[in-house]
Amino acid sequence: MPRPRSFSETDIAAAALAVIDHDGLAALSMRAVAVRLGLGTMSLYRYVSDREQLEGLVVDLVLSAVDTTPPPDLPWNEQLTVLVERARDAVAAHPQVVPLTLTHRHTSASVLRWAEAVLGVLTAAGFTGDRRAVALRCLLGHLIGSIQMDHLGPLSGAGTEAMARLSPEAHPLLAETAHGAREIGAGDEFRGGLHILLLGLRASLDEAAEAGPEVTNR
Amino acid sequence: MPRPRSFSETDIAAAALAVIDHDGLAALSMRAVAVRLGLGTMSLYRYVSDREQLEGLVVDLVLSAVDTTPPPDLPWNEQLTVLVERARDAVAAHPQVVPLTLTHRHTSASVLRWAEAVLGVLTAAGFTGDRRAVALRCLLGHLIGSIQMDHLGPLSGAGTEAMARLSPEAHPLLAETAHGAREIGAGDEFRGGLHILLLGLRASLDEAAEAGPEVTNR
DNA sequence: GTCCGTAGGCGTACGTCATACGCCTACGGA
DNA sequence: TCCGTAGGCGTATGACGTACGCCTACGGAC
Repeated sequence: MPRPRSFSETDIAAAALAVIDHDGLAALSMRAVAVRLGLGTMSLYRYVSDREQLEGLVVDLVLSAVDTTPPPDLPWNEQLTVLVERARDAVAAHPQVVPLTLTHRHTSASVLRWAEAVLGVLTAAGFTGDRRAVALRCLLGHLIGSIQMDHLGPLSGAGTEAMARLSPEAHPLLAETAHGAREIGAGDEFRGGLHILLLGLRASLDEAAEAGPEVTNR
Repeated sequence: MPRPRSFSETDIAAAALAVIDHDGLAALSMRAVAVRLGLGTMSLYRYVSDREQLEGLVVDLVLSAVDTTPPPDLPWNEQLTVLVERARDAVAAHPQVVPLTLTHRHTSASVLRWAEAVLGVLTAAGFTGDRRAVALRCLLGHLIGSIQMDHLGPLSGAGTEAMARLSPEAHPLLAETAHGAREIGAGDEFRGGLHILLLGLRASLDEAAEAGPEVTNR
């Protein structure tokens, strides 16, 4: 084994993440990452076969930070709240990475770990079969949707501006809502939505019990 | 007024959409769109100041197709279901445009129209203030999340493959869920999730009523 | 201590992209 | 008939991802 590798995959990912955090997602390029590692552009290809794979490493680094052990001694809905919020926080720590997270989500082992943990809580709560799959999908959907809305919607400014400009009479309710929404933080909206979702999940569980145990697996 | 314009904004958007639908999102370039219009590359800039703006036109064209008049003579939750599903269907008709939809969502007048309609139904149902804002956000979040999951998750193949490969013993619940989920369609999952969400919204309304009318505006 | 094959490092080059700039020219009102 | 406006486009620039092929540093075998 001649010439040991100078960098680990984590080193590469950290360098790319540093580029993104420092100069924005648009500045992420093979050249920029190579420079940050003190490497020639093409040397980076000794570690990564592709820009695609580089992006995957970044996403995995960001998502590896989420703790997927469910908090004990809590009812299932609060356990789910904690798990979902942890995932949200991990992504929120690197706003610029959001678009990459959405694209590379399915290739990351960290996401699978998280999903497994959520499924564990759901199972313990009594969810099975398709109902459990839908519940997971629902939670993940809310998570992804919220991340999207927080970091590509109002944050980019264009959204709020466009809304404020077009709204006056054509969209009275929207204008009122947008105005009121300025008071309420993105985090509160996220938690409020999650609360509603969990109310729905509980109701869904009741529906299943009511229909009789023999069709619980629907 | 010398030299009338040869193309409308809709013509431009339609050309770009044609490129995307025919050759994929990656094939979308100023050159390709110009060629499809029988124009030189730089002439396109007479109509659009930017690639950004071009993408915005495409999104607005796709989203302009959704009918935002709530179906009458239905309970509010079914009205919401219809509105959300219409939006989903419009986007699903052009799978390749999904990433653009997510990025340019907030600049599209069609989205504002849709949001206004949803807010109308929510208001009639008794939602007000922050609770209404959260409800809207929740529905939009579910919509966006589902669109993401449908068209970047399993569809891309890599997701399901990676899951099937890594799952065996490390992620037993996930493996079971993924296996079972193959039977259930994306549409069913979307509707199932929406159903859960609406159960949650109803419960949230009950919560508000229970807390007393004087705090309804929370 | 010497040698050698492996694998790291990189310089160059290519094709594609968005787009700034400035030139021609078709047109419609005067 | 003429002219100014605005459409159309050729050229050029700089950034990007990455294919290719060359040097060279290293660590085990002898």
